[in-house]
Amino acid sequence: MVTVKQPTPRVLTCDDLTDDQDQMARQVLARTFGPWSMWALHVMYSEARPLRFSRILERVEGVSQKVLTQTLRTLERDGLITRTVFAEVPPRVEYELTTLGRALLKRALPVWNWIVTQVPKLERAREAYDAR
Amino acid sequence: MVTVKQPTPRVLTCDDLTDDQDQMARQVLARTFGPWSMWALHVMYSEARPLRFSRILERVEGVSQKVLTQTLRTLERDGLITRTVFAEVPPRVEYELTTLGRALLKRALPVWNWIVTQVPKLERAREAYDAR
DNA sequence: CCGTATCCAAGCCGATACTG
DNA sequence: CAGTATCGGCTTGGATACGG
Repeated sequence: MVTVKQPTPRVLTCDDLTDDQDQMARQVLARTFGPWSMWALHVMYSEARPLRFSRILERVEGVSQKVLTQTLRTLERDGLITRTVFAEVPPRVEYELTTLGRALLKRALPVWNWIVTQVPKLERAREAYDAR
Repeated sequence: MVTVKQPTPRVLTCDDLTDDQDQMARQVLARTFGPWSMWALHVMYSEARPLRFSRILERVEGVSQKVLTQTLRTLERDGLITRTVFAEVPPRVEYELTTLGRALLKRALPVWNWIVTQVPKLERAREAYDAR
């Protein structure tokens, strides 16, 4: 078997992915755009500085402590945020977007801002569907 | 009570939304970027013509009939696709993106294409996390 | 302060069988 | 062909109590 030299470092497209890689890409996007993740990331993005757990918990209204913990852990595992523990009393934990996380948010926020402008349309579509 | 005339049709921003509207916007995005929804929408977007249920089922590998049915119903309820039933034997059902759905996909696909290029980084981040 | 552990209820998903 | 109906296992999330 002969190894063929790659002429240029090809840009990855959808079809270049293995099934595992494809699944990872889809799941990271799915998690990022999940209601709690999106909200938490948005908070971190607009603050643009390290945030304590309790600050995030305050701003992401309606999320429970348990679910926020899980959400942030997953975002950390996906490489979108960092989690820094300070050995103090009382303990302090700070979260911040990584470069990758900021890059993703930069691309996701236009979609968010656009969907916000479409809310009236979404409401009308929902009503029309439910009326049948 | 006096009706105040709106000077200009304001562009909606995040803060103009009621809690219900905010929740609808977040949930529609969350659903759209869900792994199955994203895949199904992508298939419809690239075909750019009405697709039968079974065609979509073939292309969205790994999804069960039940879950695909649910997924498509939700997308229809969100106003992103249309569902047309033909009174034939055997029955035929066709799905197609709405204008709103196409507009959303047009904005979502760049994010998808970008995340695909970041898969190596995602894999490294995951490995680093799991190694601790 | 920032979690983890535990219990419990609700909902999701696959498999299977059946219908217009 | 494109569903609906049903059942059972599994995951998920809230509430609460406790720990470093």
